Amino acid sequence: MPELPEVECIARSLRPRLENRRILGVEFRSALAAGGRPADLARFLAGRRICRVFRRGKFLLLELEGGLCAIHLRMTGRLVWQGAEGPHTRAVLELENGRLVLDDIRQFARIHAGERAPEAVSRLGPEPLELAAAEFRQRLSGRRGRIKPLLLDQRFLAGLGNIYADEALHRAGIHPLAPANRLGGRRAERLHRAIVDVLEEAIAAGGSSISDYVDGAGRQGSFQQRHRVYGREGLPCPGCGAAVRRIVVAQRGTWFCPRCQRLR
DNA sequence: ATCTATTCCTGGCTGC
DNA sequence: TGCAGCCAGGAATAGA
Repeated sequence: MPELPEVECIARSLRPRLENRRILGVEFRSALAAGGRPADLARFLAGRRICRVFRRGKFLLLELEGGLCAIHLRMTGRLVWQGAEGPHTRAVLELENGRLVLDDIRQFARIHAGERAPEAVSRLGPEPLELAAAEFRQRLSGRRGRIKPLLLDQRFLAGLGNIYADEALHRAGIHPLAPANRLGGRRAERLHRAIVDVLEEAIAAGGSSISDYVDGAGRQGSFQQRHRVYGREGLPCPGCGAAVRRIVVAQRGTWFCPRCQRLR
């Protein structure tokens, strides 16, 4: 599941291959991969130069001459430079220097393109790695809901998904069901620190490869080996040794340590 | 504002 | 071995 660190790694690996290159054409192998009519998207993208490759939340963004291409990989999407085409190939971007292949088993990934950013991108909350602790704390104070669903809300904070939300809460010693506005200054700051740390460590490790993730060069990440709670039901918490528990929060599997993350 | 349920999808797993 | 049924979940959406 590409979350912020994985998309960041994809952006970094694709940047030298894509920037200042022209898109010759785009082929959609599945109409579902296009956020709009495939023919319209292909017509819009063909012939445009990619000026800049960057990330916003979990979106990979290609700034074009006179437009923007926004790609969201959702659960099982992969974007690989010169990738081999296979039964799950959903789109191929042909560039002057090679091809970018979108593979996606479950077909949730979408490619958008237009003169301006799609609504979902403009609605995104702040970037966690650029947000000051005081600002984060301020944003938390206005929210009455539980902390985990809030961390997953892309309008509140852009880029966290199920893995890094659980890992950050564990590092901060905060129960996933804790009310956001009752964390208090100290714990809010600890959570901010935990989010920044886990994201930076994950980026440095090349992301988490659980089932499908690889970067733009086809390389797997290794951060899954350093997960402390995510997907580890029954295994010992690295902090205290208590068995990690799994509950369901907002329809998502949620892992936490019942001893380190008390609900008060 | 906040919650829940539903939809989209398919490989992989469970249980009979 | 075969197969039905369920599960995983990011985000949009509807409805409470």
